[in-house]
Amino acid sequence: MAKLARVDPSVVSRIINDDTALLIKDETRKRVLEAIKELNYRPNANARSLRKRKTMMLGMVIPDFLNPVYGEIIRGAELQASTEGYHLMVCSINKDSKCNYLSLLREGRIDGLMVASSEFEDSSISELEKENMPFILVNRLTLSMHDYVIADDTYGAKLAVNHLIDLGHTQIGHLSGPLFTGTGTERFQGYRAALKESGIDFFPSYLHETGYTVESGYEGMMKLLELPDPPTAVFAANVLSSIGAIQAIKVKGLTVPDDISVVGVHDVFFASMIDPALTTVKMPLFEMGIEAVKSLIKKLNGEQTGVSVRIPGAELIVRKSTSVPPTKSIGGYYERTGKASK
Amino acid sequence: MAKLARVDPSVVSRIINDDTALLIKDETRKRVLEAIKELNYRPNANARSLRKRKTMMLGMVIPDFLNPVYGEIIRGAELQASTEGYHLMVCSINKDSKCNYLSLLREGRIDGLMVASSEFEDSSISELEKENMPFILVNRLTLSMHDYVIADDTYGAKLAVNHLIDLGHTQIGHLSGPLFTGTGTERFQGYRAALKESGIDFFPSYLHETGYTVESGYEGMMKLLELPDPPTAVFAANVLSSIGAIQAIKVKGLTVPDDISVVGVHDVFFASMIDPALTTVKMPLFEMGIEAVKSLIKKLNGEQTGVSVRIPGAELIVRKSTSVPPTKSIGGYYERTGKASK
DNA sequence: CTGTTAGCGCTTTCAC
DNA sequence: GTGAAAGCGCTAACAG
Repeated sequence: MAKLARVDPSVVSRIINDDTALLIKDETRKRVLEAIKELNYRPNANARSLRKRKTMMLGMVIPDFLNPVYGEIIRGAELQASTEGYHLMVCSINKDSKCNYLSLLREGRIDGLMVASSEFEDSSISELEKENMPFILVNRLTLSMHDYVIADDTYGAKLAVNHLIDLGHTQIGHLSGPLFTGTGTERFQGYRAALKESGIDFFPSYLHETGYTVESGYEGMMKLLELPDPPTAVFAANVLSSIGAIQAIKVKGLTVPDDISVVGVHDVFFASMIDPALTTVKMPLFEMGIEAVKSLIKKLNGEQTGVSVRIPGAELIVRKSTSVPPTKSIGGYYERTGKASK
Repeated sequence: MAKLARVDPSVVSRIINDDTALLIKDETRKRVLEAIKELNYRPNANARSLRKRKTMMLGMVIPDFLNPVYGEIIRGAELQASTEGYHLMVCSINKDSKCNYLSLLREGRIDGLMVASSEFEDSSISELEKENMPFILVNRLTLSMHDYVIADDTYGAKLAVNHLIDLGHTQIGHLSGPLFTGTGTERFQGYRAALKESGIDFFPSYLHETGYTVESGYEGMMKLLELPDPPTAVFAANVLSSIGAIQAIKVKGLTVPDDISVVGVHDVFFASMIDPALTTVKMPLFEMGIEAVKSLIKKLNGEQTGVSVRIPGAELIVRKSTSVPPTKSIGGYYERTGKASK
């Protein structure tokens, strides 16, 4: 122990926590500091957490470490956490590894939890709520309102759909996210709003509810392609589903964007590398991670009761997967009338 | 407390840790179990860790959460950790957020550390070693031998290069990883060995040392393309650098694979989605995560002293970025002689 | 300015 | 079979 500096442990404690209330003789402080350096002493975090009832650890639940959307959020969260002197513990929740986030909280391993998984069931959330656990939702909502940090998904969706409309599309499909999720419904609402503002009717069979995965995007797009008069453009609520959509279009022997244009949400780093380079809406994911940590810490400190943040700043990144609509219908049934018809 | 079950805390402890040495009356056990259920009681992890000098937490250091290679490793590690009753704490180490892995260990927040970052300096590792900290290297090596879990990178590289040779290439460039890393040197050695086995001379200017990033792959490829007689095929030591290489080739107005073939290492989920779909060597990353946790736990339990594992099973995944060499040299200087020349 | 004391919530040894 | 007591390493209140 640093008691080899010939002082009481409490003095060491005061120095380490630089307790400004009590003054410590320079000579003593120096002696202790030297002993600390020599022994590479670091106070035991468990003892400290036990005493202070605070671990300085934050938890975050995501669906999958391979999903680049969450990678970006984690980056922001990790940065902000370390800035504020906290550690971050991320775990994914899926069938295999059942990260027991609730135990993490109950056992006092973490001070607060960020729920950033859309796969996370509402029932689990109400359990957190029932036990009055300190948590915050990230990039998602629930029916029962909670503290949350989200982006402006409605605006982002409008950006995407207006881009398609500006190119001349009027037959615009939507591969929505799960419509029981906040991001899914908001993006869907943005889609409808954009159509309405341009006087384009909403056509229910052009809507397909999918998950945020490549597979479900593929399947959803297949359904749209089987329509007698398929859309000339598709707004996919996610990058992964947009990639699945492109695969489906290729499999059907059609070309993106010549036959069908595709826009996705989330400008992940490989969006520019796929074929064709994907037009996307860039959402402020990094900022979301930062804000999530800020808000959670505020909540922990009781500085704020309802910490609900909506981060502005979605941005359209135009690449090669969108272009003007083809002049003839895909099925060859009739000539397109184009934007002039509206 | 569960002492509302009218028993001593020590009894609760025995029941929770199902201490088989001491038998407990069925009636008491039932009463305690009911109280636990009712209160949703979970023992405080900090108190427990303090007492037992064990946290059941494992740490892992990676360079970046956006790098899908590590995502795969984390997945495996998380699964195995939860299987063995441990929690996993991953943090990335970069200029911004300086996850202090050493403090994590010294403060007793984690029982052991997995170092899976090639960016992690050797000096930091010797510091870990000097303080006799329980750690293990994952997917990397150092000069001073340590416990490690790696894949067969030499074999993986041979797989890639032999594929190119089989297609008829003799002018094969290599965008190596950093040659001070184990993966970098092993893949380079596999490249040389494959060339040698086919009687192809190693041509030093065809070797370019790059980092494991898109940018460095781009730059390295540009250098190769500026050669008077550039290679007809390139083996990139990483997915990201292979993507950078493809970008460079496109920028120069050339086509993959018609003008130049490209093989990369690591079959990440978007390898099939880029343009052209990437031929890769799939390394056993998920298994690496699993083995890393197994080995670290063995080391912690003192079951094994030198835990060094090499995981077999690299696999070639052929897609669209490789084909037979062009019949004419790119620069147009002379006719290719092909494999027959050797 | 520094030492003494008590206690955070648990586990373990010993006593009954 | 269960309770009592001590102590893990720290911090906070109080004494001196």
